[in-house]
Amino acid sequence: MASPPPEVVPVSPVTSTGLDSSFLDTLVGYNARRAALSIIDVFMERMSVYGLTVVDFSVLSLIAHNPGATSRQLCTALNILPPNFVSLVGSLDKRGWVSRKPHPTDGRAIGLHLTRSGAALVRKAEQSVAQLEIDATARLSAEERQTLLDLLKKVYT
Amino acid sequence: MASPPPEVVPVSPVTSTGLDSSFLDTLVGYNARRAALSIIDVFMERMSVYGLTVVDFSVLSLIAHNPGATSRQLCTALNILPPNFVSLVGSLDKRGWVSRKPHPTDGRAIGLHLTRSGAALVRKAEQSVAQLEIDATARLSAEERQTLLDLLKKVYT
DNA sequence: TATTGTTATACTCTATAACTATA
DNA sequence: TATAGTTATAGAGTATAACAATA
Repeated sequence: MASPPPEVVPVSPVTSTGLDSSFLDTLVGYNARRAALSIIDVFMERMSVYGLTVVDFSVLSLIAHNPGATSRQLCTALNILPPNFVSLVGSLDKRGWVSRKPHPTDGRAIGLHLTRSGAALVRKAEQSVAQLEIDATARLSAEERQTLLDLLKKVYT
Repeated sequence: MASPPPEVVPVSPVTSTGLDSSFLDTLVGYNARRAALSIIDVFMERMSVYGLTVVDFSVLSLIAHNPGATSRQLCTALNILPPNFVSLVGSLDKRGWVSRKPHPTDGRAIGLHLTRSGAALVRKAEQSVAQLEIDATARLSAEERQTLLDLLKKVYT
């Protein structure tokens, strides 16, 4: 009986398509984008039941932890341009999750708040996202995951 | 004389906008996306002299290291949908950087190659990108940068 | 019958200019 | 004069269906 073939270990970095991507592999930007997109794929798949995009969720979560925050504050925090924020909040409002109240001290600004159903949604959605994150980064140990978070923050902060 | 006010150290994580983003901060997906976008900002700024987007550069670099690769291979490697790849390669061709030659064995496929000026461009562009990456991740030590690369690959590979 | 490259097309995302009302 | 929110709009990026040529 013949012995099984030995494991083939590629000497040069080669993708599953047979292409050499050795230069791109050295780039933090390239790898961070690929990692983010792979997690976002899982996000969209699991969060489709709530009808929430990544940005929808980020906005709702920030309002939940910062009731009364203004559009301008959220735009700055999430790097969203104000004109693009209008229809975004409008959609969250129309779906009954966010309400806009006059700002207590600045007549130009509008304070954003969650409705009861919005708050309930965020509680469920944050649990789903926490679980999805663990699953989408399953190859990382808890310690590696924390190290990755710290290093990523160091890049863009 | 009054003593100076003590340094105020925030107990909860607070962004520069004054908003608490403590939940989002725990997410690899969120932080990887923010880190990638911050590096891509620097990329677009510096690479505008070449007229290259992130995807343009990725395609050119892959062709450089894999002469004769087909559209299908590049689409799979870079997660691009074939219909969107047509005008992308057409633009690189029109600018004189890529040429399309018949595939030696498969009559349906087309082999992609760099022209002389395309090869020269990739040499310069790869140097610029390597430098830009160092600058955009300047807060990381060489060892941290390598750790970050390894952990990111572990997420999406 | 399956695959490569392609066209057409629609939808989303992102960006800029300009307006209004308040500060 | 500057800022918050908004409108209109253009451009880039991403998605699906369907077709011709070749395997």
